[in-house]
Amino acid sequence: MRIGELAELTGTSTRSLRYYEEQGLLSARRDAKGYREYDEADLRAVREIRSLLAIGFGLEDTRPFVACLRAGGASGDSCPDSVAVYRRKLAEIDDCIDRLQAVRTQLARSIDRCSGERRCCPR
Amino acid sequence: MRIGELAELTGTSTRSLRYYEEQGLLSARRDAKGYREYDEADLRAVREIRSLLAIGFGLEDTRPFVACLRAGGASGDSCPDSVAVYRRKLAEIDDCIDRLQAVRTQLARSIDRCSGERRCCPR
DNA sequence: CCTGGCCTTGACGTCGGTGTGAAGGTCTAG
DNA sequence: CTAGACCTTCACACCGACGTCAAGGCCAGG
Repeated sequence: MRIGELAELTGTSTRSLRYYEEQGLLSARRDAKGYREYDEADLRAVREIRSLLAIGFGLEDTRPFVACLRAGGASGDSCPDSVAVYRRKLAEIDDCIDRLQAVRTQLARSIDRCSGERRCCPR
Repeated sequence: MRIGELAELTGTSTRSLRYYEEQGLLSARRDAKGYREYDEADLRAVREIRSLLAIGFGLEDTRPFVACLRAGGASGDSCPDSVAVYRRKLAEIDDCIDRLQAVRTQLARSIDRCSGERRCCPR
């Protein structure tokens, strides 16, 4: 299939697909006219990339998943490198949640304090 | 005081202070040499800005807090507009935490599944 | 022949909060 | 006189994942 079709099938844009290729995540064959030609493996790769991006992964993080698929993995996360990224991301997310929780607590306290005190909104 | 001193007192850079001014958060008087001249009120304002930025607020979000201080508020959050931002931010943070929790759960499941199955890392 | 729909490459714009550097003015100490 | 420590404005660089436009090739249908 060509780039427009792949974009539509994966709910993305041709710009993004070219960008993924530029970043070395995709490698398309070319037909006689110089058009990019994709197959089912590429379709799976792009779907993998999109689902990872959707949950907050960076493009770099998707690399091992795509490599895993290309190496014949049943799914993108069927390889140790992918699982390593999972673990790293999990740790990052935990950190992020912790920080947000701390801020949340502080914020909630500030709001409570403000609505509890008359002095909070002078004039 | 001048910009270098204010920057040092607030743990920021002269560049940032000029940027805050450019964004209309600060307004400095000028001395005969054209140098910016700051007072205690400015110091408080910058401290307010920095502490809000530090917990993930955008510069725009700090605007009501600075205005509140300038209007004579005991603290930057002593005004209804500031509290409104608090509430909005709290909601945003809650959304963010929820999304992260969902991703975290999904991720943890993926890791469990992968380490549980032998088939997970073929070859 | 012309229109329109697909494709190509190349390159600039976006967002926010800075870092960094150029090119210059002003003052002080040695 | 000079070095250096302040200050000024202007303006480009950064990050990431694209959007968007320009300028052009290729092909089918009317």
